[in-house]
Amino acid sequence: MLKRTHNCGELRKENVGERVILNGWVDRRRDLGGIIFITLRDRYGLTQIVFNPGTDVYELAKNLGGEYVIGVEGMVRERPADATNPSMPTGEIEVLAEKLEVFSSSKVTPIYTNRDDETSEEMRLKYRYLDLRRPNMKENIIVRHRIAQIVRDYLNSLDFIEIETPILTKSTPEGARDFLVPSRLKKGKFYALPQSPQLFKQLLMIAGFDKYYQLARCFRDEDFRADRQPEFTQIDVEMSFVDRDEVLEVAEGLFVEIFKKVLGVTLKTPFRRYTYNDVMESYGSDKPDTRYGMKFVELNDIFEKTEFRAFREVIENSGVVKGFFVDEIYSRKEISNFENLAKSYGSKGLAWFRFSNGEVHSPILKFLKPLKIEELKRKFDIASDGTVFVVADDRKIVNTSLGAIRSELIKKKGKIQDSFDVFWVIDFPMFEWDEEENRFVAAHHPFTMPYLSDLERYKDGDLSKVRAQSYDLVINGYEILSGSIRIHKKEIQERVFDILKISKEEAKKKFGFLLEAFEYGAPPHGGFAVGFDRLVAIIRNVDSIRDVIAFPKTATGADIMTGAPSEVNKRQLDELGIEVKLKGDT
RNA sequence: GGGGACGUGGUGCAGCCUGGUUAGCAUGCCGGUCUGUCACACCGGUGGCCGCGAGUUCAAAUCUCGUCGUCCCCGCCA
Repeated sequence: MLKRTHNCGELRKENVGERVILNGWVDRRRDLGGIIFITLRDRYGLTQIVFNPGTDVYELAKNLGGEYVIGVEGMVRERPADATNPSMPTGEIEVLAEKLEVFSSSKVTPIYTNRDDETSEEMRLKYRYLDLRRPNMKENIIVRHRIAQIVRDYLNSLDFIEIETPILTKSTPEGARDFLVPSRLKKGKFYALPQSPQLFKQLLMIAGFDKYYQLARCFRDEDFRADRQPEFTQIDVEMSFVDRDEVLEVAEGLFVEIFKKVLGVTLKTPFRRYTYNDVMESYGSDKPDTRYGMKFVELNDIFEKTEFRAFREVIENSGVVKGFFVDEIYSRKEISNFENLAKSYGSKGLAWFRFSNGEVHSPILKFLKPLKIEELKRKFDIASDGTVFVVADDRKIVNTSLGAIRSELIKKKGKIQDSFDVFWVIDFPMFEWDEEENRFVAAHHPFTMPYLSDLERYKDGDLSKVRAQSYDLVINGYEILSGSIRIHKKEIQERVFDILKISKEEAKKKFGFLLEAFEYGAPPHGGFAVGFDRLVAIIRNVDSIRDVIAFPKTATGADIMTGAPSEVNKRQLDELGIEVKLKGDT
């Protein structure tokens, strides 16, 4: 076998005159009749091989097809001055083939391996091993690896240790649907795959491993999206004896390191911080992309004494009038769609002002004195043409409906390239009212430490006002990290369960091991988890996390390549004591 | 659970609305010419029961219903 002495990405002018052997795939063949060029590809790059006529290798090279795997021995030589390829790192040299060994031939591939477009995702998934040969996909996977190593290096340098937690574990109530695994030895009982290592990492803190991390695989049996897969990876981190700001500092350092080393981008620290309340009031979302502006402004003072009764009454009933400016003009039809959107969030209507060519148009213009319009322009600092959207209602309805319109407008505007909007959102609400279940549920998770002062203050009042010591990191409108300071005292944990209407018996059954552990010296602790796939997707500027996962699943949870999920034979089912009930059997 | 888009030679798309032609284009693949190409070029050729099933019709890629698959969105995702 012709064993490689170099890879396909490393030969340069300095190597001219050396005898080398390269191994790789035939990326392209250019047969000029009298001379044959081949670009040979491996993980590291491309190198041009030349076959001169009148030689034995030339005759062999005539039969080479795309994706053949070969070994080539030959001399590195400089290309003629007018035949260099500046777009190739190895473009100044080529290898003059003297020996050729075909390790493996290839059928014509069903998808392109050397272009970055023109193939449906279905075909790409079916032939993923070919898809992964494409330059972009290869780079995605390599960058993913590099980020993982940067994470490990950084956390190791801070004395964190990597610990694995079980994949076969216990089903937990609350939160997403679990994937279940039947137990053969205990028929009728099931393991669950972890939605996250949450409880284990807290137990590791109690065990005394005060700084833990893991690139943890997590599983959630919910419906999938472009940025959601049934199995995904989290950078899971937990620390003891820390307050919130120390956790945030560790996380900031991690992101600074990743962005610097992978993209050469310097993120300014400390990252901006907004409270949950701030972002909801300013952008109507808990994960806004602030690069687009369109910040909400309260307009009560403009409308409190207007003729426009709808707005005036809202204000008199302690509601709020708010709006935002966008530097675009929209058609009547578009605006009507935005109004429907606003209404679906509970607002009664959508007012708008169109500023163009120095003129103002608005359905409620007749209720407003010119002075008020001037005031409006001042409020939004309007210097160009554009539109102001205004909603009047309860504060929550106003924020969410304006927020929905804002994100719709952002979709229309399209992606902003090559910049990163990075900030913290802190102090999320601890509890959210669940209409369906008719009880409070944990906004983050039930192990989050609430502000005890809030808990005291609202114990007989509005529990939705209780804030949690939690934090999200938002990058370009995506929630990329989420974490909190945890409860480490049994009494507080029981109190939270109590509020969540989780009974003592249920709590004992489901989380008894954690509550018991709290009785043997639990340190104060907190941590976070980073959506690793999403992070890689943002850094690689791809829309779907499928493109940064080597073997992802489709939106129905299928693996087109292997055919999973698949039926199993009767013996397997019998061993597990399982009977399958198909749709329509009932 | 709900809504939308798509399925046509190996691959990516057009044709479908308004039913009737030899199903078109690009690329790939095969053959030919070509000694400096690099998405080689030029010339010629190969390749398709239009996802599957049923229905309407004299006639279906085209219309209808069902079904399967892929993608996107709402719900869901502590």
